Amino acid sequence: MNLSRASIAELASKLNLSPSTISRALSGQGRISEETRQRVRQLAQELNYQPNHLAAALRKGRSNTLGVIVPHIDGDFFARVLKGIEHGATQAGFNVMVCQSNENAGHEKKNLDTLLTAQVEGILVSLSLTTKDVQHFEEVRRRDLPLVFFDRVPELPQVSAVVLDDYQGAYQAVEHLLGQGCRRIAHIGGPQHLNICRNRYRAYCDALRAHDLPLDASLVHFCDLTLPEGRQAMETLLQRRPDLDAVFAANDLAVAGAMPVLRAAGRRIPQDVALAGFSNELFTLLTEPHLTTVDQRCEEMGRTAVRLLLDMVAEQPHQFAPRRVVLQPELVIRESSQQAAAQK
Amino acid sequence: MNLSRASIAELASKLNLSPSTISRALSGQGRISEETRQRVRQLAQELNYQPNHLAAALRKGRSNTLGVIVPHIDGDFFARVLKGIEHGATQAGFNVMVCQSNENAGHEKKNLDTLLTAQVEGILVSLSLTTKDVQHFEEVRRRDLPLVFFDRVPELPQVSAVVLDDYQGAYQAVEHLLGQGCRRIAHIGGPQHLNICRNRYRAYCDALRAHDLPLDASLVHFCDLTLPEGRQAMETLLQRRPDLDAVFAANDLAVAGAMPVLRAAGRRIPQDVALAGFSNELFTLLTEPHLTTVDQRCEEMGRTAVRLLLDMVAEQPHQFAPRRVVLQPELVIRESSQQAAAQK
DNA sequence: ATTTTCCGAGCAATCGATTCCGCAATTTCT
DNA sequence: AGAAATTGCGGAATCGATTGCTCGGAAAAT
Repeated sequence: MNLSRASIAELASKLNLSPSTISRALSGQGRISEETRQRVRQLAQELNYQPNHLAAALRKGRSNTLGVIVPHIDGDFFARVLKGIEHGATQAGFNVMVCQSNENAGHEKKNLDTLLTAQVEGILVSLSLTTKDVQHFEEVRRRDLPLVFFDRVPELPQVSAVVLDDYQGAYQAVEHLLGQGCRRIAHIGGPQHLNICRNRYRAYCDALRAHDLPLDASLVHFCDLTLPEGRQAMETLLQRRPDLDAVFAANDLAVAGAMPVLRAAGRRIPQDVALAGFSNELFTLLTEPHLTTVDQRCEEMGRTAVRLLLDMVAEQPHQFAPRRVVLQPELVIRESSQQAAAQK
Repeated sequence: MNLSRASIAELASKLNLSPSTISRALSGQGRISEETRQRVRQLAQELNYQPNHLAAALRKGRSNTLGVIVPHIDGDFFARVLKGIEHGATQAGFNVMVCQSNENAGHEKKNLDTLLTAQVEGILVSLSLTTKDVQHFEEVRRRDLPLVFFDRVPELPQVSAVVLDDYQGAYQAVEHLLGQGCRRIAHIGGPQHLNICRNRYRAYCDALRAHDLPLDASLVHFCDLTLPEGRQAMETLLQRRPDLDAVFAANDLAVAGAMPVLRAAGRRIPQDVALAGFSNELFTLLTEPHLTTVDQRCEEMGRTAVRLLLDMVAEQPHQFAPRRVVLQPELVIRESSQQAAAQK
């Protein structure tokens, strides 16, 4: 009973064959007799032979491993995207190494190093909030290593990326609020150096403009979209504009923070103030009333990103043109925004 | 500009040194002059040399990689444990490969194979719901590969595991409700073939018994602890026992399902009915009132599991005795259960 | 001044699988 | 039947880093 796993050499000596023959028998590549192949496979089975992935990877120069860098693993969004990624990669026979940058550009850089030395065949990245420049990804490009960004992507045209059409999603959400009869719609926005937040804000502006409504700065408040900041944002807005009749926030958490504030101020939801968020987090079904929100197609994003990456990996002379995929979000209408229906 | 990354051999030829010298210079192991070391490190820097992890791993027989198998990545709990795992592993210089079994024993087996061929140095597992026998883990043991289970663990004494003391957590929660003056406490329990759910139910029973309260089957309802099932459970319980004055559920989601039902029935929370859940999911801070719950120390569980695993990895002749760590949960008291205070 | 240490560095084997090349035997073709 | 093509397999190099052994030369010890 060998403690160490059986190697190809062992199989070879037991069958009086050469290692090369064993390799061919197992891989099915190359010229080999059916009989020998059977014998080899049989013995491999018996000895519970398991190939050493490292050795094969070293020789072939292909590790069959993909690297992923996310800001953090917990939290609905990234966990769901990761699920999609892992699923897609596994289906294609690739392993996945996961790193979290903890929203820290320095960590992100280290993660990148780790993945590079681990010889991954491609890298998926969603940028950390503190990443201001993407210099460290230059190295990846120089190595000609497939790289796909998702969700939080740099503003460069020459990179491959999978993003959600935040603009469309936000636009639809605001349109919907307008359709409910709201006219003084406030916006709780996120950090404007993030493209996603900027797009959501832009959509808010454009939607109002399209309806010939004034763009009033007093109806807009930017913050970091956490629960407490959402609460605070709502307090500020309510103070500035007691007449607001709807709130569109750049994420669900901010809305969750806002709700108790509104309620404490005696506003009914949605009768007095209609609410819409963004992300379709799980908890939007747990609030009362349920939250109207925009679904981000998390798993689809993950699957799409891997597919894109694997396509790039497959292209031999890695001379891929950068590709961009824009996923269409889906407005999920729930009670929190149904002012028209609740009004009567 | 070399497209392929620089190798040790390249460094060697550029400096007219042998590969072995380069290796020693970079690793700092072995006898080497300070001057040479500097020169080598300098050039390595300039050429942006990055070691080939695969080659080193192959030669050293150490991949510096850990494998993790979880039922699924999304959902608060596992995502948070993963965060802890990734964090702990990274700190120790290990990479992490993540697989999800999708609650499927077959997948779990395949994941295991994947990790084994990837030559991971240790494996962390939380069992899938459908895994009835753990035969497939025998192979890991025969290879003398460190293995640590967490949260969902097999009932065998000879395996290392990190679990939460569900019993204690549940007991404290029920104690707390009793302390609020509740006497007709209902329980929404989970599938009793899961040790965690069984323990929580047992604690409920024991706590009541300790206070000389009758164990009334009409106050107990088992279900799958989803949102709709929680709702339904509450309806059933309320119908059977309109006089109930508290509910302890085996998870938070069930409580979230129960809340609207209670409210619809005109019960105030916590004045008429006190509530306590289990897991301390994020959304427990988003309900009104906020939910009293039991924190599962997710990240700590992850970190602990890695530490245990790495300890085992470090022990040379892998002759580790199986170890078990039982984490103490923490009762998080919030408004939903503060009947005594709210009563006035 | 000679012997002993020690130091710095090179040589070569090694990890395990893959793959190019080549050889002998068999089959197929003119 | 002789030439050509095909088949089945072995030999040996290779991927890149590591490491035990060796060895010349310098420093230290006697």
